[in-house]
Amino acid sequence: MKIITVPIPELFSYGQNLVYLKRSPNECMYRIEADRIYKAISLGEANAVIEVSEAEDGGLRVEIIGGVAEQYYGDNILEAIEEYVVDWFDLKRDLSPFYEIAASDPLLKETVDQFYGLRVMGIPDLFEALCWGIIGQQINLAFAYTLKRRFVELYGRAVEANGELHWLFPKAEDIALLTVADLEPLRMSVKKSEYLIEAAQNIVSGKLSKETLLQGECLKSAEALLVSIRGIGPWTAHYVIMRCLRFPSAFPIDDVGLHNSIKHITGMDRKPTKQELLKLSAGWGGWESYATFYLWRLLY
DNA sequence: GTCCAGGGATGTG
DNA sequence: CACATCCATGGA
Repeated sequence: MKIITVPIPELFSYGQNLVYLKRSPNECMYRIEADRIYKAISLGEANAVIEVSEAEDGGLRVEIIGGVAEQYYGDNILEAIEEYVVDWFDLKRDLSPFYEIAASDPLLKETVDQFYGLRVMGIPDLFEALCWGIIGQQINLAFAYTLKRRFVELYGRAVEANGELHWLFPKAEDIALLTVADLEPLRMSVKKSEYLIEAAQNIVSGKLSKETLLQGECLKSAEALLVSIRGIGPWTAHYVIMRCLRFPSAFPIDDVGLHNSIKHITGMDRKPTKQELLKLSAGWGGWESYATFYLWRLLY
């Protein structure tokens, strides 16, 4: 048994992030029981199954409960796990500028109070983030979770710990070799199957990587590279930049969920137009992804 | 049967 | 660049 404690920043609420993580009972990339999160993570060659909970001092208690034999717990593994958790919960972000903006924003003012301490939870694995974006296009969330589960259970790998199975997301290397016929049992559109396979091929070929996308820390160039790939439009590009690359200025402005949130919070009888969205978000400068993430929370 | 869901591609002005 | 049109599939 090995335990590490990850310190948390100001303006962080474990409970709020937990509520977000619990949003679908059909989630297959982690399991939550008694406010503890169980997840298998891939660390290069090694895997680990971790249990995350709130430590008594408010930090995050991370226990390795499987996936890697104890004699292999080197400092590098422990560091990699801590890094993963820091990235996953976006713990390096100083939220105070966002809350300052939100305090005088009509859409965000009460929203940030309601979800105080919520972070944009990440999807650190680029291929997983891309697939989740592609799978989620133009279908309802419940069906998206079902498709993801089928995909993971068919082509991912399970790691056992304490008698439970924990799934690792399929690897791009494996998916790149498939044909659309191999994805037919998932019952998603043929186009989506093509997009998933092509995304995998672009990662395997090296055209697409987290390193390349982060180069220069330029949202515009990352967006341009993502959009150049078939099946990735502006929405998916910004979604990936938000959840995986973690630019706080990513802004999936075409998102139907965001439109519904704004319709709900303003009491409009219709969804906002693009012009209205631009006007309403004009003051979010640099924090669009946090604004979007908080507004999404109004939907469930 | 109808409508829509956390869009994308392609074509046109 | 802004817009129109077609596309694809399951669930409520």
